[in-house]
Amino acid sequence: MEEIKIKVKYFNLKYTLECGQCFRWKKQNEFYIGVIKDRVIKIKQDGDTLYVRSNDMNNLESVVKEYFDLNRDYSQIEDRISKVDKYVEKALKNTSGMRHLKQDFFETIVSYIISANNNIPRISKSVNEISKRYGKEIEFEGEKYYLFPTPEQLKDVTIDDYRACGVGFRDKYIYSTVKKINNNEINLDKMQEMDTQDLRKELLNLMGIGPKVADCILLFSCQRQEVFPIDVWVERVMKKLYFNDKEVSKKEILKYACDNFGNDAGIIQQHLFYNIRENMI
DNA sequence: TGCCAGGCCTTCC
DNA sequence: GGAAGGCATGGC
Repeated sequence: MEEIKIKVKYFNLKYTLECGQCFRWKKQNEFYIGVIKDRVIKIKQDGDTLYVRSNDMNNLESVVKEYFDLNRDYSQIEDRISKVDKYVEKALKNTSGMRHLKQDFFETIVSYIISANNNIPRISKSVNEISKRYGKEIEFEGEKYYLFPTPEQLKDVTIDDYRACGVGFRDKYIYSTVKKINNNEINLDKMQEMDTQDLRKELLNLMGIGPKVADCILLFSCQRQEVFPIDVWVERVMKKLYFNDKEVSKKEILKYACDNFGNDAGIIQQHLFYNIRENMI
């Protein structure tokens, strides 16, 4: 069995893959199995060491490091946000080592369109179904896996086809976005080079992408960690911790986050989100 | 059965 | 610009 080892600091594989930012990783014993770019990855963590296997060992270390954001020094980031306030400090203690992934831009766009008014198991099911139907099949250690399809691979897929993947009323949103990409009305490569506010505006022009979904894409694919997506869970935890459970608008919550969390808002958001979902805060 | 799920779109004011 | 209602589908 060919395998590489990667030494890590301030990194927790479980928190990173189970905090709700990604939908396709599966746990199998002590390993997580998923897809990065065009290869299947099998990965586990033991202390400060990652053990990684793949159907394609070429350049594997740099692919893994980029995806898990391992080239960034999180000691400084964690040190900084632990000083924000007592709630953030406590949340961070529970989920230290959680990082934001650099997920594929197109897959993240489609996945988060599907996430609107949905639940995580069903989002996973839909994304897996789209991959299985339209993505490239890869065999690894006797099992079959599927890459998320490219826009090109989806060019003939109809609204009804998406509906059959279980995406519900979001079918037409995905269809519309894929069509815009294939008609060159938008260019995904150029978008990723834009500054955060321009990129956000561009995303908001797409059907099915509102403020929350746009911010999730910015955070979980584009590494723009200053954004602060507000969903029902974040709304809940922010009201509880900072507004004494009284009714406040999302605008007020956003202002609080902006004023108090600054450029680390996205990272803090994810720690608070994971903590309240796991009932740790 | 009715309510909720990592919201967004449309309509209306 | 902001509020209200509708929306697919599955789990509880």
